[in-house]
Amino acid sequence: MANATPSSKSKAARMKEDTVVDLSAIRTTCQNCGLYKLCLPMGLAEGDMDKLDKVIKRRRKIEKGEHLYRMRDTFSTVYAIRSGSVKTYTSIENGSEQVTGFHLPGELLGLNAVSTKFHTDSAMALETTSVCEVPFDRLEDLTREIPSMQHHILHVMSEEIQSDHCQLMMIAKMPAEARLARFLLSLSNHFDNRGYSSSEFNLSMSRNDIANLLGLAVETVSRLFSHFQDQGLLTVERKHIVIHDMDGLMDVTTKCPSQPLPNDSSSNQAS
Amino acid sequence: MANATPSSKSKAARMKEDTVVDLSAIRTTCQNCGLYKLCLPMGLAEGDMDKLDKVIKRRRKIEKGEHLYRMRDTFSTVYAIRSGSVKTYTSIENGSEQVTGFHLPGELLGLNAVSTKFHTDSAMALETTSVCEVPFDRLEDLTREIPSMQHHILHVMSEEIQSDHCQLMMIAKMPAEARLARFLLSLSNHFDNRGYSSSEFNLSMSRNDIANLLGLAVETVSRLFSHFQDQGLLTVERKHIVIHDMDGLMDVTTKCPSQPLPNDSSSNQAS
DNA sequence: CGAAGCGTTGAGTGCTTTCAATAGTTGTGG
DNA sequence: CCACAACTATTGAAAGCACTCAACGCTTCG
Repeated sequence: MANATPSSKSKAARMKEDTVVDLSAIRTTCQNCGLYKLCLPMGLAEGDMDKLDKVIKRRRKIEKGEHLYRMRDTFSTVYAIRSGSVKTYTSIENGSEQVTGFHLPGELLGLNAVSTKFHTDSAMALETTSVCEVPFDRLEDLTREIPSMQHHILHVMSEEIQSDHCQLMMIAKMPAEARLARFLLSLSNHFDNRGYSSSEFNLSMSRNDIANLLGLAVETVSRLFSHFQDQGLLTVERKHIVIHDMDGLMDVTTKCPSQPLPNDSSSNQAS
Repeated sequence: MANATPSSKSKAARMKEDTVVDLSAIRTTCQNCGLYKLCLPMGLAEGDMDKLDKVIKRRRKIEKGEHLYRMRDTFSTVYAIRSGSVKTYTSIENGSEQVTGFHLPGELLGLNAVSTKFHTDSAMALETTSVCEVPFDRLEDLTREIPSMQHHILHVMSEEIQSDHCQLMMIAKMPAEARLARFLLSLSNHFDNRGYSSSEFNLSMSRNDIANLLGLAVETVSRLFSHFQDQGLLTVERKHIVIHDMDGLMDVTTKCPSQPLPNDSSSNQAS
């Protein structure tokens, strides 16, 4: 995903990733990382940032298809995505997999393994991806010195819970077209937040992965892309997406069959 | 759910809830609570337990249908279920709800709101339920004094994430009958852990809630119960469940259509 | 250039839902 | 205490959405 079309008139954030880093090549710090707002340090004081900087191993490069970690690996480090994109997925006894999310630059991965000693999901790069590695035991130490750091860890985890709940709702209640529309809008929104075009971008994940995430068959996803295109909502060519009618897509996401309507008090009673 | 059939030959755990508490009525402490292993204090030293005890407000009683908290309420306290059962659910813009889980004695509720200031889900009692209230700011203070407490909070949250992922997998990949079978076995297992019968219990939630959790229509759930009964797997009468063939139910949970079989290397490659 | 994998499209099937009607349960008020 | 209302649960029949099966074009890579 991260290979989004860099929209000609894009914002400053775009160049920080590579330009700034390469110029002041000596040492990259969190302060001059364009993603710092999305990543670990939220509201950290200067001194705290320095402490954090000393702990982080920067810029490990992961090739497409490689794993950051696999399920059941011992949990020792947390990963912050600098560029590229990653999918996380869990597999169950019978061998089938469930994609649990796609992750873009600025996101933190691996925290859900806290306290379990072992990773409970796997993380695979969808394209060449660079990450910062944060040894968790060191981070845990910092936690005691920097209260806001602990808060941030909790924040990341509770956000994942919310995101999962949203995903559950989507798969349980929404028809296929609404799921895909919502997925695309979600992506669009993420790119927007990172200073890329919200209406034109490349998908870094396969149709298979999308289908898996959304609880659909690959063929269904493929057909839906075609339908959306026929309706003039977007143009899709392989991985390249151009959204023409954002509002139209929004409408699709609300096409849920059984809407109890504002007529509340329906399922709100105990059994 | 907690009104499980108290299986005539049940274990000691059963009587602690009411008997012990009422006799040594002066003050209930975490130490003499039969659920302490499931609840907050994991591996706490004696002194730590005392600190915790001083923070907890015990035994608030919630009637069936009442809420412990609602979505968007300001988050201030965490709830530990002592007896009864609770459902948590989120609602989305359009008004439809998604049940995210049922919760039994010993479970901790509300933690997913940490860091957001507001609850992101609602919690409603499915029957008369008694809870311990833990003011979160006090708990947060304890966190600094008792390292294992912080660990436990993280543990509870990461368990919820895992549970959500499991739920996702289930709704996305499993046919209806497998979902209900899995749900029943999960309940059975929980009761077993709490010293109740694993093969005979009462459901405290409605068919509607079950259907909602599993992403099915109410009618489908009803039909499945009947089918299971016809197959001799269990007996169901209203809320009362007796499981006759635990292994048979297990088999049902593995009836997934597209099992990629041990023949791996399928979807494990990047796109 | 051929093999392998990804993506698209078509046809047919089936699982689950929706619609509809009935029975059982709970709660309230006369 | 019974009757009526409201809700929950069950069952049947029909319809539909998404899946499976299958074939083919396109892209990638050795």
